[in-house]
Amino acid sequence: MKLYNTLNRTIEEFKPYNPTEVKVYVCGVTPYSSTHVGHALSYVVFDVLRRYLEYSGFNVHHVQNFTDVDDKIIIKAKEEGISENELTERYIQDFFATMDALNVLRATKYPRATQEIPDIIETINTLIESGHAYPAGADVFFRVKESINYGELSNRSTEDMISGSRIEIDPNKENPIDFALWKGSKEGEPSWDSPWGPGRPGWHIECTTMSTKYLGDQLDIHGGGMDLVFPHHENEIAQSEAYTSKQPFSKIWMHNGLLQFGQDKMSKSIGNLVSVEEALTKHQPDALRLYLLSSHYRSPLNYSDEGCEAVARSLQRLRVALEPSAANGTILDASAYKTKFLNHMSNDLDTPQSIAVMFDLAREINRAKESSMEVAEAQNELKTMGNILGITFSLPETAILSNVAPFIDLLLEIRQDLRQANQYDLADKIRNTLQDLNINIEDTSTGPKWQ
RNA sequence: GGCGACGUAGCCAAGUGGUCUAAGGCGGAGGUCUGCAAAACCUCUAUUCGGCGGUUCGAAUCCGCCCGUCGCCUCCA
Repeated sequence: MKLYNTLNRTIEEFKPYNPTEVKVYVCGVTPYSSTHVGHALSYVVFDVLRRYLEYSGFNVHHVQNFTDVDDKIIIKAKEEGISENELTERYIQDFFATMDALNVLRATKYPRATQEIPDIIETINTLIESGHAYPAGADVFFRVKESINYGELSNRSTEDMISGSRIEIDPNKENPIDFALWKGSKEGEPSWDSPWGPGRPGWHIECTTMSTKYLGDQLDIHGGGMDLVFPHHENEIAQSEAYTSKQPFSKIWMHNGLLQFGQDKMSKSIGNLVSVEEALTKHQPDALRLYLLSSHYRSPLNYSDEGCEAVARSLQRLRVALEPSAANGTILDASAYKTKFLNHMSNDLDTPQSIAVMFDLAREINRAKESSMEVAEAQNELKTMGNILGITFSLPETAILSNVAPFIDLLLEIRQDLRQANQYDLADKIRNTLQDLNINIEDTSTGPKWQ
């Protein structure tokens, strides 16, 4: 399998350290607001990576963190008059509910920063002892100039960063580009005891501690959104390699393009968010998922309801192709489609091309059905492809209560009688009226069907 | 100011040196089927890939310049 590696900006052959297992660490959310469609894009992409690796026979260890201590969390909790813990717990549950709805498989482990404090302190201690970090006042900073490769991931020089006027100068820092490993607490902030006084971990250090603790010193794949490349992942590399004395921290760095909404990226700071919950009131999970995968994961995708609706219509074509057929003639061979599908998946997760293959196969199945070929096997291949992408093909939820079904069946029976009697005006009236109620009638060779 | 990405049909979106007179989807047009529909199937819907130059036997694909859009450099998937 080939994957694009942000570290060297090339597509390279992926070979995990262990030929049978893959260690993946994906940066998770800061749980202080509802999970939005941009998050969904990222986690759906890494879910597809995981599903494809598992399909390819790898045992995948997938760790994803929750950054459950941070300035925004503290502010939001104060605003709502609840504890930080209560706030993060609420949005962690929201995250899980959302991911379940989108058929995202659960990671192997979801560590939370606040539950790893002793280990984080231990990591910081090690870094101080080796001269990579220094306490200053109530804080501890990472000494960036000790890291030779600093800037490699984000392709920028330390000089550029220093000259950038946007870096705030902290008098406690030896160097403006040094970053905090431990932040001394101010009044009213959550804090933990440490050798440097009460405080909390900086943003980046938790990932070093958790990834080395749960996956080992070196990862196969580290993932996240493109907005994390700098400073978060750059700092993570510096810390982790200093901590373990091993390079590289991660073989491959994968970054998904950011979801756009209108002219801007969808983001908490801009406030142009569409929560997944809101999106799912208008679109089925399968449609949203397929939509998120319809452009390449490294490209930005502009979210729109119209786009989702178009995908939902196309999804119906796939479902129709999967409807069972009684024909049992020559067996349709779908192996060529499967090979193509897998080749595209192997090429840096080219899901748009893979999806195109699914539509080609669906057409082939429908064609085969018309000539009474046996398609069950081909249909299974199509389902397998869907499964790799996490598409369930399940029917959209209908508002129809099961106890009205007999009445609809009765209406259709009457309509059949009317059709037999050539009373088409009345038959069409039934069909049109049901259509207005969002019940679609199809007259097939085996009788009428409704949905 | 520094770093990076992108600009392909009405819309979404692949393809990154020859098989591209450019995949797939949505939308649209015509047809087959049907009492009529629906669904499905068939045909058509970019001789062209932001613009201008260059490299090459050959470029949407490489290089340069220009125009436009966006991201990162501050919390962010």
